[in-house]
Amino acid sequence: MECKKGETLRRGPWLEEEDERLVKFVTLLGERRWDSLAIVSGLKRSGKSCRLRWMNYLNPNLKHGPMSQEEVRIILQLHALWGNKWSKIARRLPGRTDNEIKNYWRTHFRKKEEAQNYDKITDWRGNIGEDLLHKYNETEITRTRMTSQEHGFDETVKECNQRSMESGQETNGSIFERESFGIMNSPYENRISDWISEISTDQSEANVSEGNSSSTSEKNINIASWWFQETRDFEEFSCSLWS
DNA sequence: AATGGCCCCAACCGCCGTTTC
DNA sequence: AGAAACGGCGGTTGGGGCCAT
Repeated sequence: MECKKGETLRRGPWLEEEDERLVKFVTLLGERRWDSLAIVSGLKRSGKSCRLRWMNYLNPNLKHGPMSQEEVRIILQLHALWGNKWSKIARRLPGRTDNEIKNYWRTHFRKKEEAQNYDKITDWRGNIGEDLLHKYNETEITRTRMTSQEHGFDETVKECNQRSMESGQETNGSIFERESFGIMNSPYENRISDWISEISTDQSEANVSEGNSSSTSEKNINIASWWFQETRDFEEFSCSLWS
């Protein structure tokens, strides 16, 4: 099964046989020189593809399964700090890959961003953005009621929004408030902005405790935990962020 | 039962910085 | 020093599975 030069490379989903072969050769040769490894192993894959398969799926240090509430919490914090620096965020979450975090974020938060953007491009009287927001709003509430506790953070945020709407606070508190999505900054942006300013001050204090931890990832998770202990409990934080 | 829409995630692409020769 | 190879990263795509109609 040797891969000759110029031979077309396989693409698409990996077969079990390919996985086994890749694991065997990574164990033998280590996680480097992926192009060479791809050739030596006889896998008809690019080095890049091999690396990706190992890093995102086969590596035994990876955690599979749904994100815990704690992990979601950390993702939210770090995304607010760093933006789409997925690999940077992934380094703070042992066992999770940048790809996984990226996918998670897009799946759970993209709709919020889209809802905001749609509204921004229409006149305040326009129906398009409003209808979309309304539709989004309703489906999210339904989803909140139906989904399990698997995605703890999502539930928390949505429940908070739902509660504020049900209590009639939408005119001055809901993230779906009309004024919230105008040309001016969204409440999300403002909140994130404020929060970043706040945490940048707090971070200097956090760095002090960082020095006492053993590994980098451990240190940073400690920082995240520390920060949340210093603020209110998480539910309150979520509500304040989105309202 | 068929179908269309949506969600989720693995895999790919293209770019760029770093390392090696 | 510079070119080529390599590796890392963020964005995007494609397809399978699930669910509502």
